[in-house]
Amino acid sequence: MKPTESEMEILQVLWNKGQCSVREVFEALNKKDVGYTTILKLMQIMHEKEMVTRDTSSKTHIYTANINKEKTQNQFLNKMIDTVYNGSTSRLVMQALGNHKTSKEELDLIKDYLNQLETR
Amino acid sequence: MKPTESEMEILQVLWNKGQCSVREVFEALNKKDVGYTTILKLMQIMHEKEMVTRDTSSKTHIYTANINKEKTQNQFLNKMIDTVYNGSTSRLVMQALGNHKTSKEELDLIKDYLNQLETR
DNA sequence: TTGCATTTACGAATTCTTTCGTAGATTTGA
DNA sequence: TCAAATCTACGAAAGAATTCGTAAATGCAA
Repeated sequence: MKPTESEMEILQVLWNKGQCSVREVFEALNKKDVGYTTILKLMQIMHEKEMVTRDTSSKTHIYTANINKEKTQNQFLNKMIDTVYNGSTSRLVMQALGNHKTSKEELDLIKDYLNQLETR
Repeated sequence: MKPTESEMEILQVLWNKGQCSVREVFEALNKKDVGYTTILKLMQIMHEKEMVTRDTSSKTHIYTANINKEKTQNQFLNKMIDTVYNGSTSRLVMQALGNHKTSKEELDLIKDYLNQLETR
């Protein structure tokens, strides 16, 4: 159900690019120390788990993510808030904002979002 | 170096309570399906890794976290932003705010924090 | 004191994840 | 056509992480 770390990296690529062959994912990840067949195997396992679908009509299979991006991200986020931040969303948010150089534009975006939330 | 998920749960308890025997941690976690000796073993491993220190002067050993809470949380946060949110802090923040019932007080706290960041 | 409960130590089993070698199929282009 | 390149399938090894059984030590209470 919950993707592993490696699976997440692959999903990342699939979510971004939409459809990919194994080779495309392999190249996008660009991991030295990891061979092609490793990525292939992972993607086959993901297929068994129905995390991805694939088109096998041509020799080169084309994979597509089959789980929802936002839902999956949320799953990780919740787990993290729980096990790392003891359930405190605001602590996570503040640490995230504090420890990363976030641009003024991004900060404004977040502010707008906050206002929107409050008036709702 | 980087704690595993189980180790994180234990650290959580230690950070909150300060000092704990294995039994205290075991009870705080309150996991059905996981026996006492499992937690004990995990904490012994954490000791080997020097994630925790322990006082063995009495029969019941007393454990204390030996790694920095904020630093460790950040490590997880960064990893997450990277592998789950494709490097976008603001997307993580907005999703965190959107999908959890966060109180008005918390939201205000975050707003203040944002203002503070901008005028800095 | 003696035995019961609690605790630690430790090895080993189990499960999950990642890794890759190899074999066989398919495509391509010389 | 056939050889090289590319791809999939698959098993199995290696590595992490988790789990617990059992034995031995310790402390406590009757």
